[in-house]
Amino acid sequence: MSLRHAILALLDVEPGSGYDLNTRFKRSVGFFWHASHQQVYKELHALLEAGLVECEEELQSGKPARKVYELTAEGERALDAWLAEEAAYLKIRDPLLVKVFAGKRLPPAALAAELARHRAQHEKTLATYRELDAMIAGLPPRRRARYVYPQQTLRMGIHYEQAWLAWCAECVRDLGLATIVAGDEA
Amino acid sequence: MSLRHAILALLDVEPGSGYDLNTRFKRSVGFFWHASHQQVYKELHALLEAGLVECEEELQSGKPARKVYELTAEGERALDAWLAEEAAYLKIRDPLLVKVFAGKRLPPAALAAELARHRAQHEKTLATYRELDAMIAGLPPRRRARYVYPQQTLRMGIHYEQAWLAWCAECVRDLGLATIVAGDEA
DNA sequence: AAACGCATGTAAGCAGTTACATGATTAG
DNA sequence: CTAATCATGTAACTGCTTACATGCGTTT
Repeated sequence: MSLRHAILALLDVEPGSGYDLNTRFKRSVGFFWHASHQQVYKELHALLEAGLVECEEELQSGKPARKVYELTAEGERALDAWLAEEAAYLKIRDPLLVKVFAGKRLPPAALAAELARHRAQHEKTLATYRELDAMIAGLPPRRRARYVYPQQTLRMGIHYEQAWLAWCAECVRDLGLATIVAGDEA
Repeated sequence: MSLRHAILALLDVEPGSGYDLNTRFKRSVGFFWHASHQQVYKELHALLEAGLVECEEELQSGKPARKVYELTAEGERALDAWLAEEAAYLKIRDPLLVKVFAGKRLPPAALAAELARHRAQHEKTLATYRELDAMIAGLPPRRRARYVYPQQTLRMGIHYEQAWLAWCAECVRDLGLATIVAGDEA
């Protein structure tokens, strides 16, 4: 049930509409906690009904009204209460590992191709994380100070992607997939 | 929907009862895909109804009958079909990161304590992974060969835990929490 | 003319969690 | 006497996904 709290945390930084939250999600909390737009809207409704956020409609010409949400005092209390709890300790939970676990049933070329695909994705993600990290590092001190905590989550993202990349390389080596070209699959 | 496939993969290695699968889960796939016993039993029923597994009851005196499940030919086909699909690319999704993201609302000592707790858990998990890895490495070649694929998943576990530990240290340093003792929280 | 960005949702369904439930045997 | 191990489940609920739905304005 962290989506609720992720939203509270985002609204604590700055009020915004469902649409705003969705875009901001994509470039911050979304790196380590995915949310679909439907889920965000649904959660906002629930939060509104629970009195943790309040909503003001901004009418616009030609577009649907923007519903701007903001934390209430009760919302801040709820966020702090959640923050005071011990966060659960989680494990990886990635379907690729289930596949590798059963890897002996798979043609080596298929496994090699799959690992290459994932490696490419992790490399891409790593690159965007590093860009963002550099961007924050380049900010003037005052503004940079606002991002010290979010930046740490970005750093975990970097460690995480590096771990996957290191593993991919090791895996290709240890399973003897290095000489197999992805296109050999057929 | 990987639990279903994780179970198929485990049954492919060796048939077993729901109870067996639960224990084997804990010391293999469970490292990167958690399952509650209820969920395993439920999934086995679904698998049975779908004809992907078959079940033989072993009556025992004084204990409930062991229901031993085994893959059917159709089950093997389903497993192979799933293995042939591209595995989804997932991100971290860890509540601790949501907490750190909103870290400025938290007393530093509380954050320090939380990070220390997680560090300890990751260290413990890392130690068990390394033990298992060493155990596999110590096996005679014939038996070791059976574990080449599962061992790779264990290796990812090791990389993953190391990433968290490296991050924890960095985080404590960058947020200036090094001098704060966990007990200061009160 | 098509695609993309803005802006909001509903409905159905599934995977997974939490709580509840039973009961014998064995080890400390 | 208590706890753990063996062995199986049901029921209620929640969080999340997937598919469906609408409609204007701007860029290509």
